Order: sequence, then C-alpha cells, then structure tokens
Amino acid sequence: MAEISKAPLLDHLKEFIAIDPTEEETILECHEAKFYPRKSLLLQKGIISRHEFYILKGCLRVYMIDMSGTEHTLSLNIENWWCGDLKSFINETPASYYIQALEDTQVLQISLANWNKLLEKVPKMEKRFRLSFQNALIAQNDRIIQNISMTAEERYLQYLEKYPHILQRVAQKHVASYLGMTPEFFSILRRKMVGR
Amino acid sequence: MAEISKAPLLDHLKEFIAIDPTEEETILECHEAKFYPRKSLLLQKGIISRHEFYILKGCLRVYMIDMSGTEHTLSLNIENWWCGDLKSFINETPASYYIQALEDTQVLQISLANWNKLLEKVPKMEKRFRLSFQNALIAQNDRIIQNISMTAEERYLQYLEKYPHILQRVAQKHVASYLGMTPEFFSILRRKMVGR
DNA sequence: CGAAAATTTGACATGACTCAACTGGAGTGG
DNA sequence: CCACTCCAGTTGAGTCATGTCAAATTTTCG
Repeated sequence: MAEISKAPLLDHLKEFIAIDPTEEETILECHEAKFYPRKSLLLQKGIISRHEFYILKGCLRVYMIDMSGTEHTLSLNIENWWCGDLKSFINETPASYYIQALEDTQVLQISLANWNKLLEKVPKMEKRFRLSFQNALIAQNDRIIQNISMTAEERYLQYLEKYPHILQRVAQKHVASYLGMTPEFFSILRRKMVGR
Repeated sequence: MAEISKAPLLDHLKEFIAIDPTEEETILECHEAKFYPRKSLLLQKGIISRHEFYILKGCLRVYMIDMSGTEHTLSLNIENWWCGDLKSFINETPASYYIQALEDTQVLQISLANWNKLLEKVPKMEKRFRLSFQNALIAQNDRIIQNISMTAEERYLQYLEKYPHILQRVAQKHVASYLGMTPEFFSILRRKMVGR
C-alpha cells in the first residue's frame, strides 16, 4: 500500500498556530496512521479510550445507547475533523460512547502518552488545543440552543443548510438520531419539504 | 464599602495550575471587580461582549430570545463559575445572548486586552484555559446527550439530583427553560413527583 | 400593604413517537 | 450475473408527551 500522507494534519494545525520544521517532525512522530474498515468499532462503551482520531479520509460516528436500547448519535465526523471520547481519553476512565466507522476510514491517531509528550515538547500545542476546544465549545453552545429552542422541522432545515454534504454521505437514520428525532419522523419531514 | 476580596479567583485557578506570587499580582491586576444589581443586564444581543465574568457572589443567567419572542436559558451560573458570551468576546462580534443578574451579583471581569496580556505575561494561563475549555466541552457533551435522548421528566429528575442548590435559588421558569420545556409543564412534573 | 410576577391548574391542540406492514435498493454468495 | 437476503426508508393508524392559552391562586418585592 502507498505511504499515507500526514500532510493534512499539519495544514490543519497551521490554521491555529505557526509550526517550524523541527516541530513538524515531533508532531508527525506522535501520530500513528491507522485504517479502520467500514462498520468497525474504534471504541466501545466501558473500554478506556486510548486514542483521539484525526480523520484523513472517511467518516466516523460517535453514539451512545440508552437504557431502552436506542442509539443516539452525538456527532458525525468527516475528513479533517477530530473525533474521540475526550473524557475517557483524558481521564483514562471507561468510555460512555461508541465510535463506529461509517465508511472505510483512514485516521491519524494519538495516544495519551504522545499527547502529553507533544504538549511538553511543543508548548505551543497548548495554544492549539486551547483554541480548538474554544471553537468546539462555541459550536456546542449553538447546538444546545437549537435543541432547547427549535422544533424537529427547524432543526432539520438548519442541518440541511449547514451540512448538506454530510446528509448525502450517511444514512438518514443517523442524521435523524443526531437531530434528536426518530427516522420515521425524519422521513415525514423530508416528504413535507418536497412540497415546497 | 469594604474592599472586595479577589482571593476566590486565585483559589479557583490553583485547581488548574500552580501560580507564584508575581503571577498572582498580574492575574489580579487584569481582573476588575464590579457589582451588578439584581435584574440588570450585563450583556445584550447585538452588543459586543467586552468582558468575561467570574462570579464572586450572586447568580447570572445566559439566555437568548427566539423569533417568537420566547426566552431560552443557555446557562444558570453561580459563585466560582465563569460566564460570558465566548464567541462575541473572543471575536469581538455582536453577541447572540443576553446575560442578566438574577440576584445582586459581584463579579471579577476581564477585558479582551487584559485577557491577551495575561496569556502573554503568564504563559501557563494557556494551560489553564485549555483545561477549563476542555472540562466545559466534556460537560456540554453530557448536556447534548441528555437533550437528544431523555424525556422532559428524566431531564428534570437529573437536574434535581445534580443541581438542587440552583433549583432553590432561581425561579422555576428559568430552570424549565434551561431544561427545554415550558414552565407549565415543569409545574406538572413537580406535582407528579410529590406523589412518589 | 398593594401591584406585579411566578406558579398552578385545566381544557384543548398538536408535534412527535411507537409499532407494524410494505417497498426498494445494496450487498453477497453461488 | 442472477437470486436472495437484509437493511434502510416510507407509510399509516393510533397514542402519548408536551405545548398553548387563559384563568385562578400564590408569592415576591417595592
């Protein structure tokens, strides 16, 4: 198999901070390329999450299963996004979530040991993580507002505008779950939309 | 009026990072003590948020108003919590939210200029913010899961367990709004609980 | 004490879910 | 390349959770 290019990760990081060549090397050393075939699980509830994942190609879904056995999708992630169970990874506690590859997926994954090494050797990564978490936090606020203030139809319409490319790639039932509604109701909403 | 003690802020920061005396001074210099009376607005939608607030005493409510005029509470914050419209503050863009004092409230507030100065003069604050945002992000994940996977009754019960002290302090309608339900329905849930 | 706001209550409306049946397309093995 | 299976998506009937609106009651605060 051809060598996997790790370049997209560096490009991604450079959106946050400047990186010099020595640092580039350290960063790349700390990330391991790995392939996960479609439908495989990268993480299961109860297992300690040993990696955070940067997606080079493919699609990952983070979800939990409630007491009645229903799955709830926390996030749908594609190329150039980070994905993981942060709480489990950082604290080395059993995961609350499952992570599943919805497509054949190529990632760069980092272990906690390497994460700490990286923070130590490249102190400016501290800033990168700060900015990254800061942005994620701002995005999460929007989602919470949506959940508490919008109807299912409004959430659907907003998703349609914001992430049409994801809607095309993943099964509807996963998007329905992400938006907090049943696949049946999602289907009804779609039908209604055709009319307009 | 007696001098306001800024000590709780330092105690709070020390939960994240070690701080030496010189740094203590810089940190305190960057934070301004300010009093907001009950019912006053610390921030309004459309205004650029010039401060983040650390609450020494009192209670702040962050909320938005939807197109139909209904208020939706994003967070209810008490002593020793940070509060603000992060997006507006960082990007110097018009705020999406309102922030209102639900009680007479004493805060330490920091401006963007001082925030940047602090990051520059006390680099380890970068770590403190990273950790702080990291924790907030983990907490937000839990809230999103709750919103998409739990019924109103389950959300109410969980709140009762997690934040009984807040429930005692603020109007029910604000908690109802935080939990994404109407005050009328919240009231019905309470009545049902008395039975068990 | 009195006015205003918060909470409760009830009747009614509706958004969203459940369950079951049906349809169609994608993947798989022969 | 076809036949088969399986799963995603659709549809419909019936139900339940939650919202709306308006009025009565209680609490809070000036």
